[in-house]
Amino acid sequence: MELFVEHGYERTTTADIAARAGLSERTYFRHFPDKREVLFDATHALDTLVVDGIAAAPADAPPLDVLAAGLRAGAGMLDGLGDHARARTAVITSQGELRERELAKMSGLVTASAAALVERGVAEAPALLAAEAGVAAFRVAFERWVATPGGPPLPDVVDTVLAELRRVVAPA
Amino acid sequence: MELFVEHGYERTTTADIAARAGLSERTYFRHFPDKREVLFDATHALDTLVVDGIAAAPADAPPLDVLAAGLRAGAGMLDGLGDHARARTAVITSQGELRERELAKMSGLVTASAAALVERGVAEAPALLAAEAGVAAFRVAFERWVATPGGPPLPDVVDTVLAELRRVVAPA
DNA sequence: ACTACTGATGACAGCGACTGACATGGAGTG
DNA sequence: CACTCCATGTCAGTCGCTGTCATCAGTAGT
Repeated sequence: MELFVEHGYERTTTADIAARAGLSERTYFRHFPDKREVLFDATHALDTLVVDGIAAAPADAPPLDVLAAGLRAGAGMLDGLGDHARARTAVITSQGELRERELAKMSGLVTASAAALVERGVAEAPALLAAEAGVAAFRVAFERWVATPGGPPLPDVVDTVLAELRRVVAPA
Repeated sequence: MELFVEHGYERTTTADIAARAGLSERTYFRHFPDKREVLFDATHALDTLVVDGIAAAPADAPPLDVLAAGLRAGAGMLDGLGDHARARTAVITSQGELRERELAKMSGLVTASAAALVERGVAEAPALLAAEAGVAAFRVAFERWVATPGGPPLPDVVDTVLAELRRVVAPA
């Protein structure tokens, strides 16, 4: 992050990153599969928080409510990390390959969430659709939260956006 | 596509692709920004079909219905191209970077659709949410359609999935 | 017809991301 | 004290991608 913020992502080589960590470039690639992945270390933690939150939700709740509980749990992880999140987001949005990787991570969250819903007995089709819609809402909420420092905490924004989503997608 | 199907994406070099086209590798990179992009030539056409479909929808329809019309229009483009779509999808799903690029293209469709909705007077927030949800449904529909040769045409699958989405996201 | 000018291409050199192979060294184990 | 791991370093090589310069149409202008 220091290097990326100071010199920009593209102008930072993997050799630079490794040197800053006091390691060789080869060793960097033993810890991360590629240059992008250093910025996406925490996403696995988010996934497990959401999945656990889904598993812990009340048994009789409808799928999207269950997912909402999971997403709130995941959102809680970012409490107080607003500044870091903003810096990281600035780096990511500055570079196409990084934006793609971020989308891929969100797609992984969709898959994990859908699987967690299926685990609870939700049928595959609605599980996938709920996961897609819910994670999309999470992404939108995250963008808003990052764009408004000093605003409401992320879990609240997630709730707000989910409510908006329900209104927009309401059956005719 | 011939090279990718025959030897696999990773084992095909950009020099191979250029040679098959009777050009130099350098010239390949004058036509496409990177190796992945050869497989995503048609996505721009899909975008414009959807955007035009949105613009042409009845004036008083709610946002998600408008988007549905656009997505149906876009889906029509793939009529009769099931075999090609399957081959292409097989290549894309076989490779991480290609899946990422596909997600990026879908994200571009979200942005374009949301902008087209805003153009019609929809407020930004609901436009973005409708676009996210609608395109997610389109993606799910596309997956289903590709997985079931001989099944219903894509526009119908899109309608089906959108209806399912409405049910799943229905306000409590 | 002669002369620009333009636009697509080729040729070449070079950088940086990534990988395979082998060597080294230090921590633990018998 | 050997022996075995496991993390790391080193080195060479491939491939995606870019900058630069030359070539060579075709086209326009005079």
